[in-house]
Amino acid sequence: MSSDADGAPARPGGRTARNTAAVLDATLAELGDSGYAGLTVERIAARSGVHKATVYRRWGGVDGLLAASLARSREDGWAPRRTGALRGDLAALGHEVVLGFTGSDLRSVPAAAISAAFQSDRAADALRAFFADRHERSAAVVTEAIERGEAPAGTDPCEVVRAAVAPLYYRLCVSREPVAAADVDRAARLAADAAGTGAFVPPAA
Amino acid sequence: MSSDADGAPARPGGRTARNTAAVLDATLAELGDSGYAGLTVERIAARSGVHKATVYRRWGGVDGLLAASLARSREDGWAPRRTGALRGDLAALGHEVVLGFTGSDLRSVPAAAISAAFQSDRAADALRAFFADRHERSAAVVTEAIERGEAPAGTDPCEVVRAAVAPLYYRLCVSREPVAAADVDRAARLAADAAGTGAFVPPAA
Amino acid sequence: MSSDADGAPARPGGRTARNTAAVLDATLAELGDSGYAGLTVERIAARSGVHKATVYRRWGGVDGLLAASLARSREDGWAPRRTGALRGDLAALGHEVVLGFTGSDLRSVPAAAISAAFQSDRAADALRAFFADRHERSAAVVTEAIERGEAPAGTDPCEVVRAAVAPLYYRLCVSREPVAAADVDRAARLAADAAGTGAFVPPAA
Amino acid sequence: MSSDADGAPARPGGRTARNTAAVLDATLAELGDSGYAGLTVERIAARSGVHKATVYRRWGGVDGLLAASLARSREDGWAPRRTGALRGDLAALGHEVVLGFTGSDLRSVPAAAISAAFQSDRAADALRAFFADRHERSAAVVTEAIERGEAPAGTDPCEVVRAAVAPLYYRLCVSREPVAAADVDRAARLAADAAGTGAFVPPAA
DNA sequence: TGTTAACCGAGACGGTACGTCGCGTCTTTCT
DNA sequence: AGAAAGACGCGACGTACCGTCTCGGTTAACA
Repeated sequence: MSSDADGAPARPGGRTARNTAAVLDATLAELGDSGYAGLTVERIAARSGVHKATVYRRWGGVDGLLAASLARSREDGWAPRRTGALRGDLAALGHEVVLGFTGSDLRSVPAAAISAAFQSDRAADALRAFFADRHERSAAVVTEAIERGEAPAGTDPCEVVRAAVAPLYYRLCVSREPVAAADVDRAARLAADAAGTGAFVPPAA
Repeated sequence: MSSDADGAPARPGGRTARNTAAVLDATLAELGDSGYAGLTVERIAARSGVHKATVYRRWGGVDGLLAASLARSREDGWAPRRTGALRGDLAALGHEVVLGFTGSDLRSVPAAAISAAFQSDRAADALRAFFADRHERSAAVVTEAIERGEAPAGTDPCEVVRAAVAPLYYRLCVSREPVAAADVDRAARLAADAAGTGAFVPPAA
Repeated sequence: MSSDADGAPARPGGRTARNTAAVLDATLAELGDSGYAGLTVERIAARSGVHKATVYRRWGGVDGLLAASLARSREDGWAPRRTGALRGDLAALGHEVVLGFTGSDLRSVPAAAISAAFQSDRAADALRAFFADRHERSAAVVTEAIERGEAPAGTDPCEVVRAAVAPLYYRLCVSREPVAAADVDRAARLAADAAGTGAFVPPAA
Repeated sequence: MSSDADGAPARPGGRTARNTAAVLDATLAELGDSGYAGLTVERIAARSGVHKATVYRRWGGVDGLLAASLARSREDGWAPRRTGALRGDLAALGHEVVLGFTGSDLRSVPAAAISAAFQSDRAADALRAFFADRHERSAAVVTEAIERGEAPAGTDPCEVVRAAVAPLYYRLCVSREPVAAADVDRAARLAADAAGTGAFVPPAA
């Protein structure tokens, strides 16, 4: 096959690339308009001007579209903000997470993908890859903190990030409780403090 | 009101009650067979022997069915296991959470409801109520730990529970990473240790 | 059975009679609002404040309701208008017919019953009885014309009436052509003239 | 437009045309079996082997099906029989009308359409077109009678036809009276006689 | 005045059909 | 030859109305 869902079509300059862009843009636009619940191939095809059969051929369905959108969003050069201290960096991360879920519906790509992953292995795989990437990028703030001496060497940076954001996702996706700024800050403080005490240094094994 | 999804129909002895049981049982059975993705009113109705229109009249759809199932599951007298120490109690909690997600699909009611909540406010409300109840019950292990002196008075018990399970749900539902027993234990250890240092005592405000 | 659809309940003074009136009035009102197509037992029951099961018990369905309404309308003392001459009398009859079909939908009881008769023997029977009654009453204008010498003795009065109105009903119900005043008058003229030449005197047999 | 109910689909050679034929045949067959009252899209779809959704997409419902059937029946080359004299021609016309209504139910397409037209503008339009066509074809017998000198020039041929059939439709559809052969003949005689006296020559205006 | 049989209100229910939506496939036609 | 256009099969949706049933409460006529 000449192209697939990984965002690198074999013919970068032609109609194929134009269609790719149109369809993924339409996916984002539909997501913004109707949320994940209203996301259908039919409407995306109509909105993008690309034929429905083409969409099925290249992406296989809504989950493939979301997967491709997730993959594309990985190329946007996202990087965590820096505040100068680990606790602040983690808090900034957390606030960004919460923002992505604000609004009445699931309108951000990651939020939609979390939902889609419950029904599609394909979306789940894409989501896993997306978060692996995010963890890796976010880990930089922890690595720098280790260099600054805020945490002992050997600390698992990704685990610190997970500790900082997990309580937020838990409230947002699982227990459906409101998330206040104080909740974000507490999670960041706990994670940073635990990191400082060496809690995220894996055992010698 | 004559009857509703709250488990207390107006005619406890008759066909209505019989239908309620048949439908909710069928819901669980379908969930076990096909997972949340394969859950349809049509099949639940067929399986339960209750007519589709009746299901819609009484529960309004799959989300209502899930909500009622969640509500019914709250009456099953669930209680956390005790191990004698906070860390062990939290770890037991965590292992139970992970078990509910084991299997190729989302076959437990809470897992299915988490998925449904992304698309239905009704399911989201039921889920919120369910977790409020779970938190409250689980909080007992923390309260007892406070009485044993494992954590200072004033510690917010629910917050400790959230801290113990959030990383697990995060991996299961969000980042889609595998969850090892060590992950469960680490989350429990971190939560218990933080509780011990008074990290979950809310500020005086 | 103590009461039936013939308008003479066994308990003329009580709730039964009150219900009868309420239901038949609601039938007419619904007919006026939504036409025959929108006529349902459910709505009539709701509108009349009488329970649906009661309506089924007493009238058996929409066709029974229409039949009862037709029967009741036979008691309203309808009589043809007189103009002094046969042709004018028949024309007046025709104009009245056309009026009953004016409006976007079938909102008069007879019009609705004509429609219902296509689907219900019961309605067809009621309709037959209704038109037998109408023919008989209308025949008076022909009888008087015979007495005035406008038509020979032995003329079949009902047949003259049929000849005057049939072309109108044909256009209204069958060929769906618009009916102009001139059409009404022509039909009346033809019928009156034919009657004058003895065309409606049955053969000696 | 790609295809519609007017009998000229855009893809005359393929599955679409095959489906059209299968569905319209099934419509006629269902009509013959159960009459208009038992005509449902669901059964027509099942009988024709074409999916219900396709039927709705192409014809929009039972009324559209009847309209298409009527339109198709207009292509069958129907023509009035000739007897050599106007009165006989009109009588033949009348007998044919009555035959279409014989049987316990409304099993001919026009009869079903007359019924459907009470509830659907679409069916009413199709019916109007159908009768316009029938009138035009039937008018030939009157035109020929004029040429033979049986009626004066200027006679409105369609009006003669209407006069001959209207009393029959009136009895069949409206007053629900039985129609005897003598009734048919009388209507034909009256119409032919009136035509002979110039009664259907429109005023000079 | 009491009784009693008929009638009625309330509402859940099984059932048929409705008309629609979105999915993913497949065929025709046109370029 | 190959892709654009769109009809199609399919399964489920959620609704409307039908006509029935059970239960319990009224009520009107008659003894």
